[in-house]
Amino acid sequence: MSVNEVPADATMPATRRELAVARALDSARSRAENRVELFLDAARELMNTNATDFTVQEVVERSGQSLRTFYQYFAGKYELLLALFEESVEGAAVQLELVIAERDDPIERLHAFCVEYNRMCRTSAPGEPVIGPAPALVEFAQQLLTSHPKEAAHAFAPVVELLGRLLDDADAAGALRPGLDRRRIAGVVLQATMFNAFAATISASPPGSGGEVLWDLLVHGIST
Amino acid sequence: MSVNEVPADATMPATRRELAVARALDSARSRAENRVELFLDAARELMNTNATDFTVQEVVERSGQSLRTFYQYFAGKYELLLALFEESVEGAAVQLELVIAERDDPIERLHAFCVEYNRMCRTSAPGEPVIGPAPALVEFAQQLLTSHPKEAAHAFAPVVELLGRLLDDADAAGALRPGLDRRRIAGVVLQATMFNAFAATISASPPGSGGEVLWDLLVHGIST
DNA sequence: TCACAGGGAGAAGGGGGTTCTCTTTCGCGG
DNA sequence: CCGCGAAAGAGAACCCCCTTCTCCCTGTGA
Repeated sequence: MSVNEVPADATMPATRRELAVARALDSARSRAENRVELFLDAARELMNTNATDFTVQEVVERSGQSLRTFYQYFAGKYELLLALFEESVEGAAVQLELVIAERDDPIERLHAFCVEYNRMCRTSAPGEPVIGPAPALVEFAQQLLTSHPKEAAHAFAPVVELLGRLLDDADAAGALRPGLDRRRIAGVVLQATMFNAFAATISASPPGSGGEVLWDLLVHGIST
Repeated sequence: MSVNEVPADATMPATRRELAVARALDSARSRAENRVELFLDAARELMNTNATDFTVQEVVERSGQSLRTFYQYFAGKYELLLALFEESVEGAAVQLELVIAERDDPIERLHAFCVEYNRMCRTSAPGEPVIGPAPALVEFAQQLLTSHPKEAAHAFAPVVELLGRLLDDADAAGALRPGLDRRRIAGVVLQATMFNAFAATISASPPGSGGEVLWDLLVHGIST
């Protein structure tokens, strides 16, 4: 970070003394951010290679840091997973925005959202390129939903808001059946889309086109 | 078990010798079944009181048996949970049959199934009477679905078959949109119904009437 | 009565998350 | 340059929990 920059969230310092403090904090912050990034990167790599779960020890070893440092930055493994999960959701939201930007029709945008999100959530089978979240993240998401609903809602916010906007747009365009509780629908749609793997395993269906089936089911429920 | 009874799955013995063997096996079986029941009961009680998770130690202590015996009957904690889960699903199927038996119209039966199953799956909030599965079972179900799809499908079979029958009936009555993959639909419906808690947490909705919302969404997708 | 399978008690092993202690390193003021 | 104190590396220690193992008692059939 260059000397001319000032941390975005710091109030502008008025005196030399405050400036010095701010600068010190700034450098500390940047160091801390790098550290955190080290841990997050290590964990991501482990999740992508190991395929299954990872241990805190492994993260520490891979990051070249020490156990002590880890627990200075994260209150526990739980927080590390939460951080990874939040970033994963944010990344998903960004990618969904890209896909949606290519469409104009509100219903088409909804369609694209559902199919693409379903594709992204599908934990990649061995062999095909890794796109979705690691199984560890999926499991964590499930646990989060049942044991910490509050934080789960917060973590999911980017995707929920995006879907909410799409629903509002579709409604404004008159494409939705009137009287729908759009917030609730958003929840149902996300949940069904995300955990659709269940439907695949339980009915032994080919896992490919679940998104379209879901969409088909969904659209005939919400279109006028 | 009385002397006159014969294990249902044993072939009828022809000689005294075979009869003796069968009787010995029979008594051993009955003892084993009692034992297993002890463990299952203890685990159920723990889940209903402790609310969170239970340890094998606690099950052993509560059942009055020994650790050694436990591992003689169950390959591990996993199998105990699986057994509990299977029985829970069977119980759910029985109760659903009862509720459905009160209706005649195929669509009404589907409706009843969805709403009731959703209600049963809702892990009871503190305060209200305990009806649904313990959180430990819900978590186990989720893990099972992602890590052992085969066994998960088997465990869910009673409910899946029931729903499949209802869908077939509705289709035969001409109440379903033609061309639906009913097996897949069953999976989607079950998944959405069961894990609907997500929709509630994510949209901070009152958890009461999720079943009806889901049904509303669903029926306008599958009715002609 | 004796031999032995069954099983109770609980120690031991092993993995994993979390905490603690010792020690080194490093930046900085004197 | 020196010494001090904060940061942090190494890893031992602790605790919880699942699983295994060993020892020994008891009840039962020959």
